[in-house]
Amino acid sequence: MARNSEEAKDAILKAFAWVGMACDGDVVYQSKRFDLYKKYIDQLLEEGKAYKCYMSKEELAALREEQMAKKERTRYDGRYRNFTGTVPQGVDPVIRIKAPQEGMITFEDGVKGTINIAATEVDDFVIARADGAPTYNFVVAIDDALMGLTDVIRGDDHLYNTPKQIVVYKALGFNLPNFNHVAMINNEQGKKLSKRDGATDVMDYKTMGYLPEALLNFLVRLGWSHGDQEIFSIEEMIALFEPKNINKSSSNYNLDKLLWLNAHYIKNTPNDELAILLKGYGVDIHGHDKLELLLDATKERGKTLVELADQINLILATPSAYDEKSSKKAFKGEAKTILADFAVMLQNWEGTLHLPCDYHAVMDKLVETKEIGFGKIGMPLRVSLLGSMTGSGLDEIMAILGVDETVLRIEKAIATIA
RNA sequence: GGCCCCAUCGUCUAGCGGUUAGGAUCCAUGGUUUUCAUCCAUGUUACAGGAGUUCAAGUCUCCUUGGGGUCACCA
Repeated sequence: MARNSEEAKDAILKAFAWVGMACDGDVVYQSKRFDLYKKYIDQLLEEGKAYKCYMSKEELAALREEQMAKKERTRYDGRYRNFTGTVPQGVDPVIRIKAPQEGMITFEDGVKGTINIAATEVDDFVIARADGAPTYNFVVAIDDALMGLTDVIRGDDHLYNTPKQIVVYKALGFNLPNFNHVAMINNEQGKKLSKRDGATDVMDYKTMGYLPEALLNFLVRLGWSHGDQEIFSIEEMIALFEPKNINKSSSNYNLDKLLWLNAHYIKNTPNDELAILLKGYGVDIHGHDKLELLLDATKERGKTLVELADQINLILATPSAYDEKSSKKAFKGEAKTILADFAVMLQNWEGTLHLPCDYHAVMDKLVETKEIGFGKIGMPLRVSLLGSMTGSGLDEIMAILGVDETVLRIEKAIATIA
């Protein structure tokens, strides 16, 4: 943990900042509070609530094996709990806490309801290692209590740590916080999420082109709902979210829905904000005079910022090649002459062409005078401008490019037609 | 294996004893569009199984089955 701890801290804080979570107070390092934990350990020792255990690791392993052979639950047998004999030489003792030996450890979980765990399920667990370093369940309880934590919300996998931590809270006389254990999120196959499932770091979602609002909205609806509402602003989440109506069962990660939400949030993000975000994806259109037009023409088409960036680049860059299938279909028959005529018309009308509708009027005129279908000009023009048969509206693209670039692309395309 | 938790469309979910079991996503079809996408409309698909309790059970109880979690001198 000492290794790269600064780096790790920064990464966590950065992720918090990205999703818009604020944190107060300074970062507290457990490794720098050993004296404090030591004080509590000594206190428990003195009060007889904890004791030294001289069992060696080998002995412990042997005990465990024996229990496993008998198909019993593996647990420490408490042999040093009330030890009065002479202590073994050459063994640095660990400190174990005295957990209740009978009855139930009961707590009210905010999402799961009442949880009853037999005291026999919790053994006298180690609170300080042989080298004196305190253990997780011990320090967590102390930190939480000292920081005045009122609500613990954590993953399901910590449910079994709770009775242990309660033992610590009680031994030290601290007030119990509210515990809430949220079920796990599984991958799309319903299995435990692992590194192979893609993102392991919150910031991976940023690099994949997701908006933090979309991620948050996606996550909040996993295991939680508010009637039929699907879209939640951060303010709404804060106002409406209650741990008690989180589902008890685990849910599956669903990429389609995340993508759908992300597309929704992209469509609803103002263009100037999108332009700033896009800088992180290799597209700098900040000073572009057709910025609004460019984003209006593309934002409906990109499910992620990465896709949106691709869409923009597709329009901005002169196609270096034409999709084979598309060109075969589009560049046939009279396509060549139609394109040439269209280019001439554009040049003739150049001074009057500004808005998408102006360009549309030229297309209308061409279709009318040549008595052809819209597709006759639409298809070849599209392939000329974008290199493929799909993409944004032609009139918008031309308005963004301007007459010169449009004509250039048309001429380039004509040159490839046999 | 012991202990704990869970179980409604493929997926996310609504439902809190009486509903034609609702919404979203996905998929399919149709419409809009010069293309794709968007958008709109329509459609397919679910109460894991079995016993009870009750006039009435997706909803309550029990069992079975199936999932998940956890059993460290890790965090």
